[in-house]
Amino acid sequence: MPRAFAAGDEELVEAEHLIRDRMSGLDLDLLSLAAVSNVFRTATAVRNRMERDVLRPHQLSWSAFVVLFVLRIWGSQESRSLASEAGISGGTLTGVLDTLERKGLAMRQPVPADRRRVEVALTPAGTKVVNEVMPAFNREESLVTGDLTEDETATLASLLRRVLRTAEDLDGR
Amino acid sequence: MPRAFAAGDEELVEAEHLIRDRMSGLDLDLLSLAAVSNVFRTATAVRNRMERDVLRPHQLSWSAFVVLFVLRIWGSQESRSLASEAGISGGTLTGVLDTLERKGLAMRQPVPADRRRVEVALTPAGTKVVNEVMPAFNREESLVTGDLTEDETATLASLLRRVLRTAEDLDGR
DNA sequence: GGTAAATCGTTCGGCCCCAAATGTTAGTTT
DNA sequence: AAACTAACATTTGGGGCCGAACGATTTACC
Repeated sequence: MPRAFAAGDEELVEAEHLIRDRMSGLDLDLLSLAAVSNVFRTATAVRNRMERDVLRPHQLSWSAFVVLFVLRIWGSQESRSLASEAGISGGTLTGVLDTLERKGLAMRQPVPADRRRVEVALTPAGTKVVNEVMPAFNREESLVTGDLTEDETATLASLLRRVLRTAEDLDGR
Repeated sequence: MPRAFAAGDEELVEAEHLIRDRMSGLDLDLLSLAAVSNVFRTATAVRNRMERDVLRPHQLSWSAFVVLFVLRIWGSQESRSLASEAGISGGTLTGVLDTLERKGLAMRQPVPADRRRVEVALTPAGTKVVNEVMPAFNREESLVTGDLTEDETATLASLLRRVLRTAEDLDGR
């Protein structure tokens, strides 16, 4: 979303006026527009920082790290649940796993009981990478929320959780 | 980020315990972790909804729509500022503009004063598309924030703005 | 005024991303 | 047991995404 949504309150109001002017007659809900726009802008900005400062030095893509992280926390699992946990499609997971296997960070294993399915596990090297990257990742998270009090950080997490849940409920889940 | 961060408070606490257990000794800031994770998860969930329900019927990618939107609100401008406003790299913008020109929604024009630069403008068809998509987009924004009061929506926007600003300041801007 | 440095948009390589189509395997029905 | 049907991971095609390298142009310096 456009950068003017991002800056201080003055600029935000300016952007709203601009939109109101250029979009007159479209009857927009500017309050929701500002909130959701800021979700996107914040996610992009923080993710770009993470990728550049934390992930790139380890030659890891965002999705590759998320997959490693899920495996580290929730343990070995089959492709289907792994894709769901990581928030990517099955087709994408295939490619990500190809990359991770090539780097020796994860491995596919056949499921004897059902030859359609595949179990995915972390290699020792993969475990080592997550253990190194995770704290650096978390340091960035602390940094970008550094301007918020603990209460505010908790409030932010809670409000986002409610938006997320609403979106998921709308998708019928 | 893993889905367990997303659900109700009980599950969130459960996920934190899980992380604390599996990552013991790593000294993580779980408050920041939860807040930033929810930013990513919310952005992904809402964006997936938007792309599926609003953008796909119009054959538009996310970035393509953002570019059209920026041009609609801020007017014709040169590639460099357009890429910055849309939050994508110059190389990506070239591809997006190729697509938009092929569909007749945007056009490149030479800048007489400087033959390196290119001015990008909306075509009438492009203007029409933004005018159609924007209200549908905003309806989705209202929907997903529907569980929040107006005050809470404003608080969410404000907290995110502070995180965003912190991230941008850290990048030195 | 001629060379060096900075600044454009574009191209390229590698990866990610999704939806739809594919091929294989397992379960269900008759 | 044969024929559907459903459930897998993978492949395919069209885009998007970035950083780095590139060629063309403009500006700054000497």
